[in-house]
Amino acid sequence: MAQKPSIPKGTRDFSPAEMARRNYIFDTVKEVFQLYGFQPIETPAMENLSTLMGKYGEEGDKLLFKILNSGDFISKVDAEELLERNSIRLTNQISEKGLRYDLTVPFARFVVQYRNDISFPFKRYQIQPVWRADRPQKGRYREFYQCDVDIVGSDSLLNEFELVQIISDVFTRLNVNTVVKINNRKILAGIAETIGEAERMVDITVAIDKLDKIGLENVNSELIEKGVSETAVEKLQPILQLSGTTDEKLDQLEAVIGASEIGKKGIGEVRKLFAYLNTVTLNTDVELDLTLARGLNYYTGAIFEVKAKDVQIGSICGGGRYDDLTGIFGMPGVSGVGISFGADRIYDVMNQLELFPESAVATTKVLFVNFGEQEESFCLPILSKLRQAGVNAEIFPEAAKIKKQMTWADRKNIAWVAVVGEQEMAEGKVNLKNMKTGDQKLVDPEELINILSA
RNA sequence: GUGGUUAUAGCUCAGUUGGUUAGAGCGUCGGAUUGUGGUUCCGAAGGUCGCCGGUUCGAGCCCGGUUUUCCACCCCA
Repeated sequence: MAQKPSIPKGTRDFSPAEMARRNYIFDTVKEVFQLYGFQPIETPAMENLSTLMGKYGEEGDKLLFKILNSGDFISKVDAEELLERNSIRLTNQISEKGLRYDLTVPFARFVVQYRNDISFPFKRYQIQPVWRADRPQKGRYREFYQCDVDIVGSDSLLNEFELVQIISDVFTRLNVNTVVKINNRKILAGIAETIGEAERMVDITVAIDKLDKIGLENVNSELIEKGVSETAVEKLQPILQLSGTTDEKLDQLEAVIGASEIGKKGIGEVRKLFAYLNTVTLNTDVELDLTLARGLNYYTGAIFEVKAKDVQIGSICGGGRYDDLTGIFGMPGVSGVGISFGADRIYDVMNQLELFPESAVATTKVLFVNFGEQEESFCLPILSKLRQAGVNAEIFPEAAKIKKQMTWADRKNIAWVAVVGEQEMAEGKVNLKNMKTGDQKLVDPEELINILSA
């Protein structure tokens, strides 16, 4: 056999059956987004590297897929740099475009670029693939779809509230049990400030983030390893061991970090968000999780993460508020908040739990068996009328054996088969077979359309 | 980037201590049934054992390299 063709690591093909299921997720997500007044945009798969670099931290830059310049790019590199063999510096000379890493940064670029045409607050959704040069593993792909909703140009916590409602609505519709974890970067900043390690906020949050994974002791030793002082780690202990209801946690927290201006502000924001949330009934669990940190370093306020309860997989949705993402592109003072649904992981979760409804697999409703040219000319006008009536219908494109055509219809999960041969044509009727029950009856074309368009 | 793991028919996988012609189930195709699928029965096709090299009288099996798969870490959707 010839060498098998293949696709790049971490990428996937989608069969018709998979696409039907994926579209079920996309359609559901879209419907909910529109229910809350969001409008779609799209941006190109590739962006200028200057747009992407430096927005996701040092690690993020490494995970960007870069696109080689066209033409004889290597001749333009000066000889010294070539000899230096420094990949990062060489990259700057031979690549100026990259594949998008997420949808938030391109969106920020979009907002700044079209600021004069946009009326704020701007509410957009965007469903497109993104690419990361990560090493693939369970629930991690190099090409995957994100479904983003963001609001820019509004500081109101009402936006955070609506996003949580969107999360709840989407997963309720998809029948996935989830828990929404909420935290606030300002609280984390307040904690860092209180323990006297304001500059180490990122290290501290990353370590805290691992609390339920590696345990308290390991978190402490990691903090010290990262250079956080022992007294600071000491001061951190009561915060790491908070317990009780959300209000109780917030009260305890305020007692510890209340002196920090920013910490206090964060607590206030979280209180208000939970007050909003208490005004509605959600089908999803929502909890304050002070160990939630999230790596993306552009977040400044509320941060969200959604986990599936019944499947062990990374988060299936995440996001937060970023106060100055547009500032990087020259438009300061615009606050945004948004979340991203990971369609591929949601797919994996639903697939594993068998949550896809039967109806998610869209298919042809009726197939006309093809017996030859005369039969074709009898069937084609009926076929055309069926389609006009909005019925998914097709005719087998050649006069193959009936057995083959029936098998084909069965595989394709087609509900009805219309058999028209000499006998039927003589009567001007169609033999309509229900593939599920096996029942079969002779009907005239009008009746056929009535039955199938019902 | 670090560590582990996998590779044999279209798919899922057996294959003993290194020994003749590498097997099974499912799927595919044909027939039983020339106008009826999904069930049943019969039959057939389908393999450079990931690739390169080494050890050996002899390698799917042992050794080295390489690629690949999956998983964990890091980070994330």
